[in-house]
Amino acid sequence: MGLSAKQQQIREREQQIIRVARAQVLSEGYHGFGLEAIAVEIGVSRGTLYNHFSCKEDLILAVLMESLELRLGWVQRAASFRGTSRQRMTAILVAIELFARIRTDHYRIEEIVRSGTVWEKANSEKRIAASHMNGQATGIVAGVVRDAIVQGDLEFPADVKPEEFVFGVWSLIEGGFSIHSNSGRLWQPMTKQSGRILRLSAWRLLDGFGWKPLSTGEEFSDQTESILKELFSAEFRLLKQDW
Amino acid sequence: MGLSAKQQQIREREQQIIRVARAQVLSEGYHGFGLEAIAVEIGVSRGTLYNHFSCKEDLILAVLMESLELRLGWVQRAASFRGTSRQRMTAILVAIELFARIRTDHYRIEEIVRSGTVWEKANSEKRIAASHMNGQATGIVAGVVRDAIVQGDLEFPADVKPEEFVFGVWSLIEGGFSIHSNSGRLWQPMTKQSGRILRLSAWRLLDGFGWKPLSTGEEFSDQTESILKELFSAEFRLLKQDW
Amino acid sequence: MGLSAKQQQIREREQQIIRVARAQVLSEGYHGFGLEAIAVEIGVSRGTLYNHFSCKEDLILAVLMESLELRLGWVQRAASFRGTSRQRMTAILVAIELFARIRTDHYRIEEIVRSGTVWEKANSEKRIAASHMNGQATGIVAGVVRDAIVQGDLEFPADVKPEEFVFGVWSLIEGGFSIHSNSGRLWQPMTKQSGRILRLSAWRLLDGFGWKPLSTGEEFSDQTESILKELFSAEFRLLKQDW
Amino acid sequence: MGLSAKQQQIREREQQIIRVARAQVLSEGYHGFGLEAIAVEIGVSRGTLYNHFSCKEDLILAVLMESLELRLGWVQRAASFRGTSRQRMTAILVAIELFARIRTDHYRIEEIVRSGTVWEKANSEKRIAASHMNGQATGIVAGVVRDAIVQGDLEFPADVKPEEFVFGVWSLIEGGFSIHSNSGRLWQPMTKQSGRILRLSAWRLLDGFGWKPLSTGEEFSDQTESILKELFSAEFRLLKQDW
DNA sequence: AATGAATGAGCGTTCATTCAT
DNA sequence: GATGAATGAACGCTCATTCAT
Repeated sequence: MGLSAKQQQIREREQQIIRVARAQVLSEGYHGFGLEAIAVEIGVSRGTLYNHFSCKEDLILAVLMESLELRLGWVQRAASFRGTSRQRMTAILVAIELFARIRTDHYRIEEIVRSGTVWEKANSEKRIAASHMNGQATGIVAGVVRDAIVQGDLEFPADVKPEEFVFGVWSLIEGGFSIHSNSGRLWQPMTKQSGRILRLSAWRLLDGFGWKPLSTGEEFSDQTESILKELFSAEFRLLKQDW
Repeated sequence: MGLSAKQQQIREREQQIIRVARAQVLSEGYHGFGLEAIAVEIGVSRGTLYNHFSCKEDLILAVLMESLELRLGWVQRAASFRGTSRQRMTAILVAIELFARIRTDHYRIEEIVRSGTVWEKANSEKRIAASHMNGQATGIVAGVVRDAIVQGDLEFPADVKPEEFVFGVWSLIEGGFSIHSNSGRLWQPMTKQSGRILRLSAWRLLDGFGWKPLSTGEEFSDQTESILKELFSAEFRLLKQDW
Repeated sequence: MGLSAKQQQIREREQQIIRVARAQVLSEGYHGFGLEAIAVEIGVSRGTLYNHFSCKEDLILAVLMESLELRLGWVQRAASFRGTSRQRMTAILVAIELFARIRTDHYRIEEIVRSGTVWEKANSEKRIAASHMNGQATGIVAGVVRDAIVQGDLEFPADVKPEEFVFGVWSLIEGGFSIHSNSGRLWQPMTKQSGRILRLSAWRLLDGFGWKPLSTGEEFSDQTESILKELFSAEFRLLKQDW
Repeated sequence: MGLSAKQQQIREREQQIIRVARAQVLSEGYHGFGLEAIAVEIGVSRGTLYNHFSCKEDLILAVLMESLELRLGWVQRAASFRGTSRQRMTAILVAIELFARIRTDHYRIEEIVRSGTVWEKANSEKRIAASHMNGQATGIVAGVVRDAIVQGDLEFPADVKPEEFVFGVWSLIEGGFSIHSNSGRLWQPMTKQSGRILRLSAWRLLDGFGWKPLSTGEEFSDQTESILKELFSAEFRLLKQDW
């Protein structure tokens, strides 16, 4: 269809806008997120942006949405890892950490979404979509936890729901990265290898909940690396720093 | 002294400005942090603010500083808890979580500091002071970890430093709260009782590292509560939600 | 061309801004040069000004530039006067004086440029252009002096360069006007006919340097008038006061 | 009288204020003329300044007044030089130029007085006093011209008044210095030795009007120097650049 | 007489948004 | 659909002036 070709074109332009917008946020932070800068970078006028997004906030949410989609894909891939329940959980931890480290921009966007009037101003359907997308990711992880329980690898206190457990693990990884990314400012560089200690902590957290097979030493290092290479070799190459 | 009375007054006004500034950030987010809004709220002119702070960024850092000071005090109090090393660590976890939950504004301020040109523009001496204040808090926690090792309650992998361990635990608590405080926005309320699962996760993380005495069940709940009542009863009352 | 029409419109607006800006300076002095006042006078918003000039200083320099361009044109016209070298020099004196008297605003602008941080803040290419434009005018005058020497109408002390001689004459005319334009303020009106005495002084200065043909009496009055009518009749009519 | 001692003290403070104010203008230009900077430099509060001057403009005018007084003194001294009428006139030229070169601040002040609303806002009696002080100086010079005519050294066209002649000469010197002081900005440095060419031009202007004894060559250089040493040796030493 | 915190109008500048073309 | 000039409210900041102490 001729129309379809045109729609395709529009779609491409939208994604170009999103891509450039994300790059701006990443390099300039909140204050770099100006429509003029984005328009210039793309080579269109500011007015054109409004043919694609009804306001600035809608654009921000579109950027966020893309991140969430991407992350969901990674989590899905990780959850499908063929192995023990503990290995699948490990794969998810690897996915989240890798995402956090490669997609620094994602945090910037989240900050913006949180810090301003974004959520209020943006199109409500986009808001719901974003919430849903995020919920899917956590749901998948909770599914792995349930599998572990079913398979007898994990025994939970009666009053702890899988979603809650996910919340704890996820907090550890994301919180760690969040602190790390602040290092240059408020925090003295806590550790040069914050990734390693974060992975170790997550691994020991699984132990703490009795997720079998319990760790016997430093094997987490080998396991995460092998999962990384199997599932995310391409993405891993994008990572400039050490793992 | 007459002089002292006047200085007292000035001091009070400064703290009033800081207080109102924080309140604005809390209620309005990044965009609430405008000098006009703060001035109007206090009932003074914008010019007056400049008699107390040389620029906007200096004010932001003053707000942050107050938070950091307060948190440091809580951490110090917790580290002085009389009990086993594990109890002292637990006390610290309680302190951090309580602070995070009472001082939501603190996160907002940190976001602002991170997201803009604050760090560059602000008075360098204030920047250093803030860094130092933050470093003190983490240092105290690392001290408790070292005590545990010395006392034989904790045995570490050779290549993990106490500061790194602290980094992991701190990440869990702060990350958890950070996600929680976003609930209304991006995340569906993960759990009504995010605090409880966070405390449980932290507790199990200690187990995972073999910090003795290992937990045998749900006793963490009793322990944190008793510490809370002993050390932070007054502060606890400020907490509107359930513990 | 449609494009040209639009560009024409933009160009016109720019010149409108410059025109109004100059008028404000003329009527209100330094403090008339505020963007708000200019915008209101034109009937646009302050923001609009920034679509045409990147900062206040750029606008100031644009105003100055227009003056310098105009003056250069007059000097060029005068230097092309067909007559003896002394007549050509006289024509230049007439041009400078006429410019000074018609373009009072020019002095105000120069004051502003000198008194503030204009030169530092403005676009460097505009600064260079202004310098160059000014240099061209003095260069033309020096050329006339050289012609006079070549033609044997003028004999110089060995150590005086034409440019230096120009400096002296120019000083007399501009300094005279500068004092005159201050009359209403600090100086009592020195003379109702400051122009005439200035012209006479300049004329006698030429005599003092032996520029032939030497004056024999009051013929300078006739000569300047005839030059005025031949070269600057249109501009002369703009002059409200007597010559 | 005890009162007198106190008044003396007040007077001294006023002069201190004036002195500092002038220094600020000299070093910082128009924008350096802020009450805060002046107050800090003196070591008093801004409020105190208002016990001595009713508004900023009054202070500016007081600064100007001091300059005018000083210059008048120099002109008087020069007019009393014992020698021919031409030598006395030369002495005055030397005085004006020296003043212009040493008292750069004077021009800055005049600019400020001219450029703003100073004249309107300032106390009217101060305005009149300043005008009067300025008139006295020109009157003295006109007196020397009259002496020259009486003594037969100078013959004037019937329709030129001594005051007008003074206006021409004065214009040359002050205009020259004015252009010179702009060198670094709009004008290319016209000449390294603008003083010398200015003096030569003034000297030749006297020749042009037939003021005897006419110059025969470069003797103006010797004459101005000897006058300078005789009348203004102390002041000359303040001059950093070459004469 | 001296203080200096408070004032408040004013400044130059930015930027998301609109709309005539 | 794309443009980009115009908008106008908001921003951070300055500073001459006032006035309670």
